[in-house]
Amino acid sequence: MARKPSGKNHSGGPAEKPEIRIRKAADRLFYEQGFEATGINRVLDEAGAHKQSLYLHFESKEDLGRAYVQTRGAQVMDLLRTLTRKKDPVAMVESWVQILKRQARNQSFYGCPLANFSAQTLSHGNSFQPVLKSMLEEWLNLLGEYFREVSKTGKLDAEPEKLARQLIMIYEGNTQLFLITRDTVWLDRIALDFKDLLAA
Amino acid sequence: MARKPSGKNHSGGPAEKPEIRIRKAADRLFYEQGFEATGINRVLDEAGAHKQSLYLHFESKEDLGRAYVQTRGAQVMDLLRTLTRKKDPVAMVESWVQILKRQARNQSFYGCPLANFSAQTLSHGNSFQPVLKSMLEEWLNLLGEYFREVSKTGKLDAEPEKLARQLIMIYEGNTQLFLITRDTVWLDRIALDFKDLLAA
DNA sequence: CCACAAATAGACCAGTCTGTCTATTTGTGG
DNA sequence: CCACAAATAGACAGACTGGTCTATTTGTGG
Repeated sequence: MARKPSGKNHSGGPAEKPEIRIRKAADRLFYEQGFEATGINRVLDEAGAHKQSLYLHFESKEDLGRAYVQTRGAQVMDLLRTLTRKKDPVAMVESWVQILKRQARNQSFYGCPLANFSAQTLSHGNSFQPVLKSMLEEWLNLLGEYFREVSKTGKLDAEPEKLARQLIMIYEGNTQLFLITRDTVWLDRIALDFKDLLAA
Repeated sequence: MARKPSGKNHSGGPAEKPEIRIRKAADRLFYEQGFEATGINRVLDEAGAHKQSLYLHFESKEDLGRAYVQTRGAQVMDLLRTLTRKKDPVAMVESWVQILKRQARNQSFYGCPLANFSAQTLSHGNSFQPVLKSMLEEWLNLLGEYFREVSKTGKLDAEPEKLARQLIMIYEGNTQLFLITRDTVWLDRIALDFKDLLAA
């Protein structure tokens, strides 16, 4: 089970540098197991990297945690940028739900990474709050701009920022309820609740 | 800082039994620090109890975790039973928000205990899922009955169960966003979003 | 080809983790 | 007052934690 650091990594890619392998291992393990439940040695083992390589690029485990939050936040940003190419908000949210449901079927969806990380690092005080808050604001800004653009075509009456806020709220809420129950019907409800909202 | 087990406990109460002190310490620490971040030694220290007393009443730390989920779930049930004495749903939710905001000001609100616990125990597979799911269902049933009762007076047109589900969703979503940002405006939005929903 | 940084090797630290063991003490009901 | 359970005492285990230390090896740009 021990990974040979020489040669290629397990993804078959072109032999990434240790820092990247560490980031990728943390990205997966912190998300799937949780930040507190994942030891640094486990990350290094999966990355096939040495401990010194970690502390060469990161100050501490907390520092790696901050990098993790940024990575996951950026991944969602990329996804939202793709999704918002659809000009119909309902179709856009429905695509989102389909993606989440597919991930859930693959056992690779475990809720919102930001929300989970917040709950997992309560004992760290507010040391992660700045980066968490800034990633969330990026999401809200992107969706706000999207709804502002869409509303120009005259299809929406609600304020774009409010709509963005409420869509994220619906995502967070139903996602947490999915995590509690592991029932994907809660993911479908992201789209259903959003449609209810538009009808208001 | 070490607690003398003899005599009264720190709450000044009438010298509870070790099992109860352990339950209370776990209730506070698991909620405020998180399950994985809290060692049993810390719980026992705060409870002023001996480790053998823990394993006399609980099989394992996981077992104590299940007891914690039931306790927290029941606390919310008690709160909801009180709140639902108000026959106006909007007033009921607004009271709820006031309570959450007061707890937040006291630095004693850290989001939904069920949602947080789910995120904190990802590495435990599904071993907590049954108890989590059953507590959530109690919440939904109580609110469902409440809305069914209220709708008899003819003030609501939506299905009571759906309303219950959506209220919990709004609670979970805004609560998580409060946890990420630590901004109590998200708690106010529980009531605002609920009102939007009723207008639909 | 050499210098320098990146990476690895691998031991080491002090502390913590959950859980178990053998005993002794305390409190209470019959 | 005795028996029995609850509680405490306190050591112990084996694994793991995040992090540091002194080296040596590898890879690469000038």
